Amino acid sequence: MLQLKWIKQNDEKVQTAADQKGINISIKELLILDEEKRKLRKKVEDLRFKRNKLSQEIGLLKRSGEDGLIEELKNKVKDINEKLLTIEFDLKNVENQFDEMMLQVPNIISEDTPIGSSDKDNVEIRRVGEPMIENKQLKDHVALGEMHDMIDIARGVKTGGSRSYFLKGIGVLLHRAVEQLAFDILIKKGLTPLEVPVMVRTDALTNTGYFPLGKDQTYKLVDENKWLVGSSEVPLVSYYANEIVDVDLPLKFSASSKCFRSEVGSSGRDVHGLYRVHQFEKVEQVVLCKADEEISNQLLLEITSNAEEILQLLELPYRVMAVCSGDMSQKTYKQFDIETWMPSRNAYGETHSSSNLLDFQTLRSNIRYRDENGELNFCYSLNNTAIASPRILIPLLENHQQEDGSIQIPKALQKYMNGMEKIVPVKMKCCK
RNA sequence: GGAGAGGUGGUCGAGCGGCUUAAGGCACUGGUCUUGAAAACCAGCGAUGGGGGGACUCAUCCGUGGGUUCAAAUCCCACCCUCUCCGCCA
Repeated sequence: MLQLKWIKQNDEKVQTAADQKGINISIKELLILDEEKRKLRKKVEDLRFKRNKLSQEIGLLKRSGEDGLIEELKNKVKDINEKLLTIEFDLKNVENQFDEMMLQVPNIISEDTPIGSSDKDNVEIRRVGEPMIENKQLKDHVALGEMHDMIDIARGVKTGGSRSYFLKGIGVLLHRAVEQLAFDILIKKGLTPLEVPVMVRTDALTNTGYFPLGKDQTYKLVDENKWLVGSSEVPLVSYYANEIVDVDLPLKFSASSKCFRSEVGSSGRDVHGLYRVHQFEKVEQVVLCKADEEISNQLLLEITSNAEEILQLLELPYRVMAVCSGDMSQKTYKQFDIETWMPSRNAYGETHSSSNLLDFQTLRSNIRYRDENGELNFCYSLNNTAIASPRILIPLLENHQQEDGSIQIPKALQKYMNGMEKIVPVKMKCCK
């Protein structure tokens, strides 16, 4: 959410951002509603002023014992209240419409963001590592997972429905190893680790910008009237909701949590393997800082490079993309995605997403700080993936596979795998 | 799940139908005193929105939403949350 004052002064800029993000909203209409709201409110306030005055008079008369005039005054107030009733009703209506619309106003877009309509228009900024050349001998992660008895999608679907999976044996170790590696790196970088609630109230989702537009992506716990988060970004940002914080130094947090996404609207897409699943584990970084664009952009680079460092430790080829307007969400000001090479797709696939949201989330979440002059300001917030598994297992298994079917474990990961250097195929045990 | 207590500004906390325009303390800011600091004393100090060039001024805000009343932080109803005890439980 942007501040109304700011929207008024920059209505064209905001409208442009909406158009470029593909969000259907008319800022003009919003401002008309605001005008209407203010007019009605003025009327209500004037009437309330009169009522307050009369009521005070009644109080005074009562105390002095002069009861004579009281009935007359009471009737006057009753008249006012009757008028108020209809105007207040209209006001409420306009306010509701206005509030609903305000929740859909997008964040503006940074000047260096490429303009485009979909992920095809994202712009590559840099590549690190050499992609594996396509080779018929190569197996994809599903085949490798079966071969090593570490991924079982069929039984996952049998148990949990589409887009479900079991990890098994070494697969589980690997999954936990990449998480722990990422987590340790972030802690070393000074991020404070948190264990977070993944069942949250509606407010947390609205205030972090996931609702109302992303509602259909979110699982609801009907009886509890709570929701399952799709990212620990939600609880991490909400941690300081309605608080005044000290951001002389940026507040940096990380969490490792389960994430749940309904993936409504992507049926039929990425159905093969572990790419797009309903439940996964993600290590996330969230940063709160002063309302200073330079500082926040610096931090965006910092958290992005944290993610890159992890990919480098995993010895995976990747590229960094400047995400274009049409591929951005409502809340985003500036975004980098990291795509990791996935041999089975013969393409880079998105594994990380790094965003600067300015004060979009903190306005909704009401997270403020006092500046040098003692004035209250809204913080800026940023977030980025450190690692998300099992999606990262796709490039990890596929890029590190050897000709004999074994999988080389990157050095940095070995200590998290009890010193294991290589995964060798399990011998088929006679069990059927 | 059962019983009870409670939710008031940055924080603690009083108020429990009308001189509340939310007391008072703490914290914070400025000043006096002091070589400097502390202490003491004096002064200032909530948020949001509207009007005015401005000193100002008006409305709203006491967990949230309804209701009663001429008038609600205060009374009533529903919901949310916190704490204590009991029950259940990894």
